[in-house]
Amino acid sequence: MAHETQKAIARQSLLLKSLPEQHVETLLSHAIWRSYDRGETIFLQEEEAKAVHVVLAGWVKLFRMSATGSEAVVSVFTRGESFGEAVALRNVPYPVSAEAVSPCDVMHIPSPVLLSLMREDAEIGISILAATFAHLHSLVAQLEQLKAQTGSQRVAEFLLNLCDDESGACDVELPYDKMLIAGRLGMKPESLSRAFSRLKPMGVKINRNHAKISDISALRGYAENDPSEK
Amino acid sequence: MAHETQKAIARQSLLLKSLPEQHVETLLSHAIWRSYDRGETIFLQEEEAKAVHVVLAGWVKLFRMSATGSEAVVSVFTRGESFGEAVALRNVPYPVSAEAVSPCDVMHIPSPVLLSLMREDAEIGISILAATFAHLHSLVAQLEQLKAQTGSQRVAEFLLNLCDDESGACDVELPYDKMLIAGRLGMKPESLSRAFSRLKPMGVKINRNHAKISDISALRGYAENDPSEK
DNA sequence: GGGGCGACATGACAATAGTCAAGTTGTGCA
DNA sequence: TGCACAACTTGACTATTGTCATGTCGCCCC
Repeated sequence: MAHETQKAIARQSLLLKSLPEQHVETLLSHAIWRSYDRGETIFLQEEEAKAVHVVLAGWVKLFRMSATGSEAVVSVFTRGESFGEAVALRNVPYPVSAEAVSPCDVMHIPSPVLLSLMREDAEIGISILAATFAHLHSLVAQLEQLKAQTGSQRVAEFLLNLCDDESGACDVELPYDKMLIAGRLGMKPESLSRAFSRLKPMGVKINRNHAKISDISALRGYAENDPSEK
Repeated sequence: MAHETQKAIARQSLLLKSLPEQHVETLLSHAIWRSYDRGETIFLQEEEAKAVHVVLAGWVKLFRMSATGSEAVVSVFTRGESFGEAVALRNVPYPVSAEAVSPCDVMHIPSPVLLSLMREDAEIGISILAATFAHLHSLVAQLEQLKAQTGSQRVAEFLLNLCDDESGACDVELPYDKMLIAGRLGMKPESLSRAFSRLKPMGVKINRNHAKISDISALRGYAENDPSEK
């Protein structure tokens, strides 16, 4: 990918987009640009954080390994999204590992650069808090889903989030493979398969990585209904 | 509670403890001090955040209500813990509601005070990020538990977190009632009851709000084992 | 002291998700 | 072209959890 294109994507990221031009230039000029292959590790849990990461292309997953090797996917990021803000600024170990799940380009902003800029201008702190709050919010939403919805309902919501429209019909591409979707939604691949089958009567057709939704409103109704009143 | 005692507790909070004395004084002098009864609402989801909250005594739960009225407990805070940092500084709506689950004292720091101080001294931003990161971390840990452990294992870990020792035996008090513990662990009260019974053979005795653990290491082993290899 | 109420425990049953095994399909590489 | 492998699907079975109903216990209040 052309470097100029990369910079343009970085400028649109939640982390940078509200910063004054001058600071953005400083950050971009000190950033490290790297490509990763599918399956490559970006950083490991317990490693000390030395940078903030901005995804420019491809998909990155954050996950935690339990003592016994089972993995829990915490989040999945793509173009324009950043992660590691709160950790990098405090020189503490990452609570999660990061891995490229597709070939991808990532920009790394070394934390000392960010820190020194932050002492100059408090706006930077606000921007970082904005990005961190977005993560906090998405974790809270995920927690709510896990605690209050069945597997099929979580799948339904996942599909709804891929749709742009509020109602009517819709065709979407599944953004990454089903094993990862299952992990992200806290279920096994087999359960995801079955959840898809259960959504068929609700007007959802899955073919490869392509999904056809015939009635968005109906699907939303299914996702939001209390499981007890079905 | 005496006001001086309250201030002493506030000073020890994660949010304030690493700030220079002068800033702490400013914040304390602008803070609002309030008491809440059990069941009283501190703020509601979707309400606009106008302050950061520090618990001085008692217990506060943060939770989300789904469209249908089922509630998902996101976290439970007590003395010295703070919440709402990232939200207050951005004037966005709270993603959760907060309610006192026991009589409690809470200090509110109006966000404008925090914001103006932050523009003076970037250290404040770092302190806020520290507190925010702690929340982020605890949410990630909770997500991992929900995705990778059975109910009984989560209960075991909950008990272990109440113990001070690393091994041997231990007696602990359950910090709040079982309905809330169940909510916090993402299960129904009935399931919590059964989880406790299942822990009996592992040397856990529950009597009212009192728990006796005969072998911490054994319990830890149970909590950390892959469910598949039982 | 005697309701009455809410928290908690327990049993029976249903729903949901995980496990194991077998089969299908698609992709990439020899 | 064809083999090998990984992703995915499906079925049968089991484990776990939720639901509903019932019963006990402790506590608050008159």
